[in-house]
Amino acid sequence: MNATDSQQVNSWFYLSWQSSSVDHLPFQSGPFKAHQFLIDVSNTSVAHSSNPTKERLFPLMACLSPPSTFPLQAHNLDSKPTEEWLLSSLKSPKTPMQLKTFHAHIIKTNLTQNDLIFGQLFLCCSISNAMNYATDIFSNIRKPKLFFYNAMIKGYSQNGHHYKALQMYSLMRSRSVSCDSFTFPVVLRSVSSLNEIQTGKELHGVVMKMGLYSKLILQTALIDMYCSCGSADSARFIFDRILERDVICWNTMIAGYVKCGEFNKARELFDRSPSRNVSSWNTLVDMYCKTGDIEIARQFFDEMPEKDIITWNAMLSGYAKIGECESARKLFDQMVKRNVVSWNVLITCHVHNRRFLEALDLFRMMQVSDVKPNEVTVVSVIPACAHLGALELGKWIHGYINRNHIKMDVYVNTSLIDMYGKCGNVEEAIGVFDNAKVKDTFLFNTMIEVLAMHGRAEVAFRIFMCMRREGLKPNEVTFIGLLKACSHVGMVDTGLKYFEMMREEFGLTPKVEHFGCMVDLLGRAGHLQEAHELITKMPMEPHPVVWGSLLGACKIHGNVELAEEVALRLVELEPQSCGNYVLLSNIYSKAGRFNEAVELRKMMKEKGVKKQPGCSSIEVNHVVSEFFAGDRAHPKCKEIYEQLDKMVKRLKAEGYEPCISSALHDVDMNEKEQTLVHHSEKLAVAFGLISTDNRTPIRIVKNLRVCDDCHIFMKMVSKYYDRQMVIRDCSRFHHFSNGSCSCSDYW
DNA sequence: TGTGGGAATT
Repeated sequence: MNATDSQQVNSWFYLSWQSSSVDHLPFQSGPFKAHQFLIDVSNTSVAHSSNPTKERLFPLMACLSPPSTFPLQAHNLDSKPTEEWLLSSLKSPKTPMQLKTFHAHIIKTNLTQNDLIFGQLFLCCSISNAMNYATDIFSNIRKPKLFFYNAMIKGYSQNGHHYKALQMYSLMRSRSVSCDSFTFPVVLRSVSSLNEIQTGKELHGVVMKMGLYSKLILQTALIDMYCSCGSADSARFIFDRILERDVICWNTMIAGYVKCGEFNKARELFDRSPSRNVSSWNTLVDMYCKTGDIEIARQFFDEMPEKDIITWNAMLSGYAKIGECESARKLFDQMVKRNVVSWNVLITCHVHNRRFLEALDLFRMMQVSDVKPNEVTVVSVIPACAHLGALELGKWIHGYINRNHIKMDVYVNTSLIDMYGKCGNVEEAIGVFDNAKVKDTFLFNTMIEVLAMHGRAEVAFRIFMCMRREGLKPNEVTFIGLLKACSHVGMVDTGLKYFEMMREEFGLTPKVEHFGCMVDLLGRAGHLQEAHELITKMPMEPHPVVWGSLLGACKIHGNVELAEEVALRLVELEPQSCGNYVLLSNIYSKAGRFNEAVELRKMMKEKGVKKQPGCSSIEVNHVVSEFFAGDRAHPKCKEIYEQLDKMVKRLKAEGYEPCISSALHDVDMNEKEQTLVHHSEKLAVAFGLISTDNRTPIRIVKNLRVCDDCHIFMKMVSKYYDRQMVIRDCSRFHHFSNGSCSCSDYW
């Protein structure tokens, strides 16, 4: 849809999203996009949900599908649902309420003995992710037929409950229900997912004993199982002994080699295969995308006799993997048909390449396309909100998930916790954590990290205990979170305890990141020498970030000598990174050693070090605006600069003095002051003040550290403009309120 | 009711 096409406007309906019940995200305003968006009324759920005919429908039918997909013309409204209609309706996912209605109807009409219909209800539970309901029904069947066992196994397997699938298989064996050739492929699937090669081998034996081994389908399933468990040779042993292989069997073996990383063998087999279909080619395209041989992948892509949507998506994700957003977008635009995967790949590509606003724009475009976002989509988009600090957008997507019944899996919950944490809303993050049905290591790690970020160390430790109680094994990332928690509140002893624990108790080898955290912890707490010593004793090459932590600590504790040594080391390691020069220069200035500060700036000039542009983003009315220092791209640019002038005048009257040493440019004083005044976070604050009422906290995200001057400025703004402000810089949160900051000026 | 191929989190 082209929102700017004026000829279309008559048939479109202007709608600002806040006032509507339609679930679309507003278009990005930012500096470039329209504030409002257009919707085709004839094609939305609004039109259908207000349609009075719905009330007159047969009640069972009325509760079936969301209004937008309701097949109004599909059946006779006066008659009862036919068996065929029931069968076909049960092929698409249902809400728990809808499942109950169907179940009740089936019982009332004595259809429970109808294997086809009752079985379909069963399968419907499985595709609706309602295995609890299926389990209930199953446990009430006195003597389940083989079919029901198969359906249960399939349901568990497809919903990711692989252990339960295997348990169900064991149950049927223990009840002496004999399996058939439908049982094994599904059970083997779960075996593959669990990487349980031993169980797989046992099943192989059972298949042989039952005389089912000659079935090509089962041999293919076994090949897949062995490859998924990393045993390509066993698979090949089976493959070589099959007399008549079909194309699926060939494909399974080729894809199996790819799974095991044996790319040459995969290629060899592909070249030898007697017949190929689209899937065979797709496997090869995908393989070369994965190995990074994008040109060869493209060659295969161009040469193949026919392409399906998976071909296109595989190629698309190839470009995405190497970060080529432009090529990906070009290919995406050439696609005749796109599905949810195509959109997801493209969105993820943009997020991974830090093109967050574009990713959000794509998400908006997706919502007005004919493809419905799913849980993978939101897991791709939510991190974009997290990075931008776009709390309102993030909340909106959270609501969107609920309203659209998008599956809240462990990925979705993890990204929500991370987003709420990074957007400064810890309580909400804890809420999501508490409500998460499945909690895995990722989810726990994220919760711990969020608590650490906000200085809630004690809670983080409790969550860690909880994690251990649940029998989850902590990994390296868990300990990074714990160590960060310690360093933010200065708990040196506890930090040392965890550092020890990860090695002694969990056999984890500390990585450079862990040493970084330890250096940070010791340094912040003032143990500069110990921190320095730890760096020299590290078993690996200290990453610049580790030195950076020590440098930061030197700044906090005003140790100019050590700072100098560390900074020179850093300048050697990363001569093009401006942050180190900035920090050292600030340290010199603070110590009154201005000559050295000037020298340093000269050095930067000579080496051609460019300052990384500071960028701050702020979200106003669900729209994220980005500001660079001195930026004039925003539509409200004029008002913003006027407001900023007013603010500087007002605060100067209250005693604000621009802290010139924060300006690193070798220019005259006046210009320096201007540079400072136009720092990106000040522009963002000015915009926030003119765009929101004074009860709204201003939330800003900055890509660099907040400079001294801005820090002082923000404290004063919070006091004299009576505003709560939360600024997230590249390492922590600053909560400004009534003239002071939560970081107590140490950052 | 079964086999192969594309997407996600700290």
